[in-house]
Amino acid sequence: MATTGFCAKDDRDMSKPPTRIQKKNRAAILAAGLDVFSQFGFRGATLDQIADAAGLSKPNLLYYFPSKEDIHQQLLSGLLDTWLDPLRAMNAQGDPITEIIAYAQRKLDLSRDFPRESRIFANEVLQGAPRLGNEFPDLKALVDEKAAIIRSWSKSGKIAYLDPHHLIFLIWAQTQHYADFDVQVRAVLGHDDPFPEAAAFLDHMLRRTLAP
Amino acid sequence: MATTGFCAKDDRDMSKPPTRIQKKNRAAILAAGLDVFSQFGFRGATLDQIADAAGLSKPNLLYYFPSKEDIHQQLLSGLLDTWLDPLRAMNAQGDPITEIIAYAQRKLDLSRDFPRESRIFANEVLQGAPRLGNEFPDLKALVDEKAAIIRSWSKSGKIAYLDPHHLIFLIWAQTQHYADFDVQVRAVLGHDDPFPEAAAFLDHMLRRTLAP
DNA sequence: TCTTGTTTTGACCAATCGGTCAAAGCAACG
DNA sequence: CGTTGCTTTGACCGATTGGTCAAAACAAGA
Repeated sequence: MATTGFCAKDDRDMSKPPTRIQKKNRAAILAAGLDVFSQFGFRGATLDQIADAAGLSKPNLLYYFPSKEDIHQQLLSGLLDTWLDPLRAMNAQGDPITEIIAYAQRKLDLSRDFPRESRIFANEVLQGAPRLGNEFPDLKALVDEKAAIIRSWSKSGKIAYLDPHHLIFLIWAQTQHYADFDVQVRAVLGHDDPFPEAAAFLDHMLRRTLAP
Repeated sequence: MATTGFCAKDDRDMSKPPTRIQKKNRAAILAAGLDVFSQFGFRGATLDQIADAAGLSKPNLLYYFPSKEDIHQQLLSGLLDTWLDPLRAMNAQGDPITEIIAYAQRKLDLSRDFPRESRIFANEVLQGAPRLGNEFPDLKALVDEKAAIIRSWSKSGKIAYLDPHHLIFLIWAQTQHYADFDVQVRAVLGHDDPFPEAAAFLDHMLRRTLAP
């Protein structure tokens, strides 16, 4: 069964390096998938919508990705890493309050710059994370590690004593809110860019919550 | 065209009062819809799923509600009111810090007791609130009113000076996080009931953020 | 030019979707 | 009992879903 050199099904890495046109179309499909999945969720999105948004025919789309599921999975797997990078960057050697606030601000930047990614993620978790559940152990490990750092900061009196896990939840919730509930935020505020105010508020809130 | 006395289509109020069996089945359908819609979103949910969960046949379901859209709308409209009641109850005459913290705790209670309702709402807003957009003006009016109260508290020095709108967002985000991202929260914490800790954390965080 | 392998597509498929309808089942009251 | 009106359902519909396939179009080197 000689595969055709470029095969989307199984051997994604080996065979030949992707041609220019393959790169372009795959990128276009992922971009389109990002748009559609983030707006309608997995079940709500249709291949026709995605193909349309990518400027391809549906069979052509399925020439590059074996299934709807696969496009979604591809997007998700790349996502979680990007999403956790700011937390990974939190440095045990740095100044505690600076480190935590910098983390929150980086997370807020992600919400501003990648709201669709945030919404795809939210959609997935909201539905019980059926296609993401196996990533949770890694997530827990990372969070536990950083929580330990925060706890040590508390114990050495550099920040107030508070539950580190819920502090992380606080940062997640507050920053993602501006991406996931964007429509509501804009409707309530009555203007367009809430992020400068949000950044100031986040800084104020964290500084006061963390002060020893 | 004499309607059959009980008509699900147009005249929902007049005609005769609903019989026992009508009440029971309508309630069962709404309960089933709550389950299914909150898990899969509007497009992701199917009438067969809802009918199954309600223990009825699909045509029978459509005898009580004219369409899938209608079930969803019925759920949503009842929702927003319940969801905003805690905010409405915030009293300008009370003690500022007590009032705000009590509001947050009531909101957290909603997340604990009605997580499916929270998820339906989240699902809707995430997708741009297509079936909810017309409720936003009322929402904005209420929030603006309460924001004015909070601002007056700030100006009289009873609480710190901070953007009242974003304070409300903070409370929304943080409390709803425990309902909407429930799976993630439990996976990260590694145990089952995060709400007692969440309540303590919320109290701590708000008390420090609000202190003048 | 011809050849070889990549890319694209129109036609099509089985399954499922939301929804309809006529007819059957049923309870209640005279 | 029979009638009346509420309740339930099996069969069915057109549209849409994710996905297939063989054939056509295309690009590129020899």
